[in-house]
Amino acid sequence: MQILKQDYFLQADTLWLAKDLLGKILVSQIGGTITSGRIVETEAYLGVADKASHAFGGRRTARTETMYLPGGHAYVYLCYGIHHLFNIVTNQPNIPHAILIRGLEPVEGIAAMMLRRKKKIADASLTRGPGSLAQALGITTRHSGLLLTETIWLTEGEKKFDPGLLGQSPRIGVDYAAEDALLPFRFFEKGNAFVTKPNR
DNA sequence: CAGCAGATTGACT
DNA sequence: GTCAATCTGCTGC
Repeated sequence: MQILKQDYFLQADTLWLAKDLLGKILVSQIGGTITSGRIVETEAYLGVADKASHAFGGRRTARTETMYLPGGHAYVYLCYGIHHLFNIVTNQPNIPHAILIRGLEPVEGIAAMMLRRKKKIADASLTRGPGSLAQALGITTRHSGLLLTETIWLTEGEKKFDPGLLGQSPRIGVDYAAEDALLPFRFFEKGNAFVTKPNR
C-alpha cells in the first residue's frame, strides 16, 4: 500500500485535506503490533484565526508547540485528563493548522484493538470517537511531535472514497468558540457506523 | 495558587 | 437523561 509522504500534508488547503483524508488508512506499529483503520470522520482546525483551535491568536505552550511544526507531524493531546486525541499537523511551518481524526473503520489488528479497549465484542464503539480510536491504535501524548513515517503513518485506501457519501457539519464539542462553532469544518462518510452522531 | 472549563467517554439513574 | 474521571492551561485573587 502506498504510504502518504510529507509533501501531501504540507499543502495549504487544510479544509480540502480534511475531506481528502476520508477513505485513507491510518496505521500504527506500537508494542510490536500493527493496527490500522479507514478514516471516516475528520475535523479541520485552522490555527490562529480559529477560535476553536488551541493555537488561536498565535498561542504557544509546551502542548501546542508541535502544531507549529511543518505538516506531516502528529499532534496528540490529553482531553479531560483522560482521553488522548490524535491530530495530523498540516500546512507550512509556523502555520498551526491541524486535522482531528474522529472516526475509524477497523482494518488490521482488531484483536489487539479489543485488548487495548478492554472490549469482548468488536462493535462500532471500538474505534468510533477521537478518544476511542487513539486508544485502539495505542496512540498517546508521548507520540506527539513524531513525523508520520515509522511508528504512525497513513496509506492510500483500497478503494476511492465515494464523493456522494460525503457529509459535512459544524464541529462537535466546540460551543465555546462563539461564531466559529458554526463553521462546517467536520467531514464524514454518511451513514457509516464508525462516525459519531450526527452521522447523516 | 485556587478555581474552572475543556476538540470525551462510559457507567449509572 | 445525569455525572464523574483527571491533566493542561487560562483567569483572577
